[in-house]
Amino acid sequence: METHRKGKTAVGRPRGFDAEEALERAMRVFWEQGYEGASLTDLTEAMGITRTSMYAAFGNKEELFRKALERYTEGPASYAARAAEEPTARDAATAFLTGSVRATTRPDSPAGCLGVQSALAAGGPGRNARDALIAWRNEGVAALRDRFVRAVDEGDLPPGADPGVLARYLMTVANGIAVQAASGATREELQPVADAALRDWPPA
Amino acid sequence: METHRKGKTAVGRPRGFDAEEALERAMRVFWEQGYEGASLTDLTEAMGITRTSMYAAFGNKEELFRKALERYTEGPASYAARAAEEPTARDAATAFLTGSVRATTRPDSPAGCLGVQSALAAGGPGRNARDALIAWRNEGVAALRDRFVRAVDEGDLPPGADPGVLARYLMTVANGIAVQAASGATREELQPVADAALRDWPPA
DNA sequence: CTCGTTCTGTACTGATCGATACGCAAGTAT
DNA sequence: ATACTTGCGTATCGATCAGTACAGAACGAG
Repeated sequence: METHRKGKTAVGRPRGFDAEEALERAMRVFWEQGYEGASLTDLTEAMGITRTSMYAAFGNKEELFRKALERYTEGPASYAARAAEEPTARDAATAFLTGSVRATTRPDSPAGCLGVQSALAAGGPGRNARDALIAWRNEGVAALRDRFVRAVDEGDLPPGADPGVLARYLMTVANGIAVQAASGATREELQPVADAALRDWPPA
Repeated sequence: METHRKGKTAVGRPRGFDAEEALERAMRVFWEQGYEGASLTDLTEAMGITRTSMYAAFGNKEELFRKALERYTEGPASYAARAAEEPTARDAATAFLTGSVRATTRPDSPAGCLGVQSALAAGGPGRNARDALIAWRNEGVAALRDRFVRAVDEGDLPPGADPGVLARYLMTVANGIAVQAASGATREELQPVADAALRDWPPA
């Protein structure tokens, strides 16, 4: 018994929709309305498919959310991974905050950050989604810390610098930017905030 | 016909519970589970009263939430108003961030900030709660800005300082601290973040 | 063609949502 | 004691929730 699709060998009725496109639509609904605020009706209407097709393709609401979060990480939030590849710690920090300002204030996307606002607090059924986002944010802090540990090694952060505090600090500011963007703050209002946050960055 | 209570002149059956105590319990449920995640059953069980009593005393879920937010402002979030009364802008900024670290990491209270996490994103029925919190956060920014306008006047901020950017910056960091606290960050991890955010504060 | 497999649409499940109708309990006022 | 007013408890409302059973539709294999 084979449950997974194996490349081009398609047997049975072919899918009548683009799964990537549908996931993109679902991601935006979660982004705008949050995990608990997004009903299956909201989701499937935006995805352009029926409940049955959604369950067949994605499992259930929770798995759909996890896949939407993955897509978010590789799409709108990909600036974070790119920032870590900058040559110096300062460049990485700058790219990270500037990227967060831009990603949370794109005119064609919901305001704010899916990883922050889609499940910050939740009741019983939403706990798993909330915990997934907590892990997601903490992974982000860990990635920044690793980058800054390397920076101390490479000498573009002073030996006394604390990579853990710097990483937590940057993620805190980025999270705050996401909240402010969800509150209606514009790109023009938030970029100076990001600049202010970086003004005291440790010199190499 | 008199619909409001008039002090001690109580006619009819007296209320069998303490409304302030019940509101305190409701506030904590909203704080932990968010507006949409807190069901009437969750709320009334925590409040120790029946649905009927809740509707009679507070109106409906949305009004209960608004009153819980007021109580939160005057209780756990009262550090914000106190910070504005500090003698200098620097003291105010320090008190504001330190207060936010302490309020979001109290061991006997839910982690994070009700004003951030109880309705950052929401679907249809929760929109009003979300909008109320957006206004609440923006009022906080405005209050900080007013304080820093005064500080420029009084000379404990340099003439070139931008009170609007400083206010937005502080609220952004505080919001980020709230998100980090909701992610499990401890007081010991967040206080250094607040310190880092204040390191570059404009000199008098 | 027929068969097996997979996807789609309708219609529905039990559970839970916020909110209420109604009758009784518990007070004050006369 | 009686009338009036208000809070409380039960039992329930229609709407919506996430999730599914089932039958037909659309494909490849034989």
